[in-house]
Amino acid sequence: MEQYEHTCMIRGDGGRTLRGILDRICNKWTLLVVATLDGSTLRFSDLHAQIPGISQRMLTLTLRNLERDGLVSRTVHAEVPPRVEYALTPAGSSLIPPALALASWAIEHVPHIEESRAAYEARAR
Amino acid sequence: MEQYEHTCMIRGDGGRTLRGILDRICNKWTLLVVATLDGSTLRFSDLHAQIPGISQRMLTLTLRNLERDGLVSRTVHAEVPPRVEYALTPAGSSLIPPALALASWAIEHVPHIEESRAAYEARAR
DNA sequence: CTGAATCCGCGATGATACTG
DNA sequence: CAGTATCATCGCGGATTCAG
Repeated sequence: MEQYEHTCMIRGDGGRTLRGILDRICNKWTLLVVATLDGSTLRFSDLHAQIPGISQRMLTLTLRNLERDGLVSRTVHAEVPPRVEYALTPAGSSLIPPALALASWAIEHVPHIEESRAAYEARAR
Repeated sequence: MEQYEHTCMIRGDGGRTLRGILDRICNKWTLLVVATLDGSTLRFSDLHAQIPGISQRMLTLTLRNLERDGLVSRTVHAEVPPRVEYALTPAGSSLIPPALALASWAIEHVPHIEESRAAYEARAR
């Protein structure tokens, strides 16, 4: 079976199903939060410290979406001061391998892509 | 070696390198265009017909970015009427497997995610 | 500490009209 | 056929402030 016969998975219903999910996954912070939670249970402040550049608002929203989608669990400990711990669910963990596949591709092709961009810019004059 | 030790690939330099690439890949149309070009050389109008919902403008911009990044080749035939053919470069083709990995994950988890969302909504009242 | 609420700018996307 | 140009929109994401 040829490779391109599989791309129906991507194109499927005009890509609507896939894109509905991709829109959740491929926003600015989701993959980074998931990767940071991989193998660890972390508090809100830990995540905020370990993900440089993320705002409180975006961290909250990203975590809410992930919780809503069942990829992250949220545990509130009845203490003072409050302690809230986040962890990946099994479904969340299962996202790691494909995310790594994409990350590997990206890292492997960054040089080629940047080279190509530079050449394109040079040609543009 | 544990799985989570690999996530440094994602987190890397704070995720900047990866996200720079992901921002190119994970927009609304790029993956769909790449998937459609997988295994075929297609004209502009073919792509426009095979990707439901995409506007001329967005197809043009998406193809330009892909060409700029060296993932798609653009061949202009000096004819009347003009004929322009697009095809994946080797680098572009290499994006298919990781894209499929993500698509497979998405499709496999759509039921679970929608279920989780429904439960979340119900709880929210 | 862990958020929620508000305001705002900008970029991505889309609709439409025009061109070589 | 294969674009380009222009205008309008809309939501993401950031900064800031307030709250339990």
